[in-house]
Amino acid sequence: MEKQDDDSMEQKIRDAAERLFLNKGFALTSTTEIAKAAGCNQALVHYYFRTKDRLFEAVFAEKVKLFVEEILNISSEPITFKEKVRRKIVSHYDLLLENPQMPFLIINELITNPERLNAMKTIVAPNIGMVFAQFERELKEEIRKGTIRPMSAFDFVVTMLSLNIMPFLGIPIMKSALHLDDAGVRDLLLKRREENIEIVLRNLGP
Amino acid sequence: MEKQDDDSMEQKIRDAAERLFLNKGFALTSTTEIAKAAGCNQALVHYYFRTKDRLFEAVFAEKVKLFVEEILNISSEPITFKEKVRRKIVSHYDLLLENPQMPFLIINELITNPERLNAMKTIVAPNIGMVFAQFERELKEEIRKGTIRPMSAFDFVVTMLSLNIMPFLGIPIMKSALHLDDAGVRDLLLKRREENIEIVLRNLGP
DNA sequence: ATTATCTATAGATCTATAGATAATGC
DNA sequence: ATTATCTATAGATCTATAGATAATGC
Repeated sequence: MEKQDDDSMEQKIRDAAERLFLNKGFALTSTTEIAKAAGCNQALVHYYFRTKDRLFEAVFAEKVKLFVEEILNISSEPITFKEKVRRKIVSHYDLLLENPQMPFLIINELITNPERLNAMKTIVAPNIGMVFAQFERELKEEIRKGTIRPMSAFDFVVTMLSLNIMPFLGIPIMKSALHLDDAGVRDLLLKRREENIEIVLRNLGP
Repeated sequence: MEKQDDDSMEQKIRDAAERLFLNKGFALTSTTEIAKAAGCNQALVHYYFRTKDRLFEAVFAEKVKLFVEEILNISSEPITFKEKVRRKIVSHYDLLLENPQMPFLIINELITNPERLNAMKTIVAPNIGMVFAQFERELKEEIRKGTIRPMSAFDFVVTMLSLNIMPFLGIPIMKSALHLDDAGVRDLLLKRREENIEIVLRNLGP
């Protein structure tokens, strides 16, 4: 997670900021609190990152990049379209399992400060349009062959993302409603991954 | 939306609070801002609601109730199981169309202050367990009859909620990525409702 | 010399309350 | 008399910066 186990104070501030931003969002996290968690005084946070805004961006640009690139990275191996889909669901879901609070953070920021993430998006994934167009061609070809039912590439992506992301947003509800601990949540989430594959493939099927 | 077009200052404060909380969440909305939007001074907000917390609860208890009751209200008309499912998707989705920012607000609060909504839940829907158990029996009977594939009631509900809720969380992204105005967004959301019905029914089918 | 770290503080909020005054209902 | 509304302010943040001191690299 950290850059090569760097134990400099700058890195400690980054790590503390990442953890706190993920847990409470940008607005509810103060630089005072970050400093305390990192083990320094509050002025030092500003010494390294100037403003709370820049700190946020420094911490999250790479994390957002991770997600965008994962989604855009489409395998070119000689496997069937459905197998590609299955692998994509799994790899996206597994990235979420490693960063279960990212959906919350991104949604939170999208609403309270859309410009920030929009700016990130264009820097982080300038080729998003091309990748999508390529996927769209592939999907159309499958539809033409009759191996999958007619549907738009947009709808397909929305379906997959909805099913994969939503369970992570629901973690607090599941915990409370089903009286689960962290291990129980993980169990449930892992089972849900298989369910998502089943649903998406059934949805494709002609 | 308001209680019978009440134009009292108390109601104006409620309305302003609702709008602001929905747009920016609890943490980023100040009572000063609410007062300004309602057209009074900030002390009056506290005169009527004592604390910002109580104001939030006063405004949202009923709105959360609306959603919980919609979900729990299962038709007992003599129609097929699949028709019931279709209607449930539509009525839930339509409630979301009328309150498109609710998913954001609920998720935001669940993470930053889970106790609040948990407390609301038990007040607002004490019979949630019974309703779920009833639905579970109905689903099992259909599976036994072979009209739908084996799946847990929990997975079924997660699927439906994921597909219905996520598009509303994605509104800011869709707006920016597809350069849509409000009417365009509404169009897309309405089309998506039909897609959700298709997906959920395909997922049921044996 | 330069970089890292600290103390102290200005200036801007924000919530909640006290206490004064205006409006309303008997 | 009671209720609604206002002004003013205490007290608690919080961000950002200035300026002092300690640690480090030539």
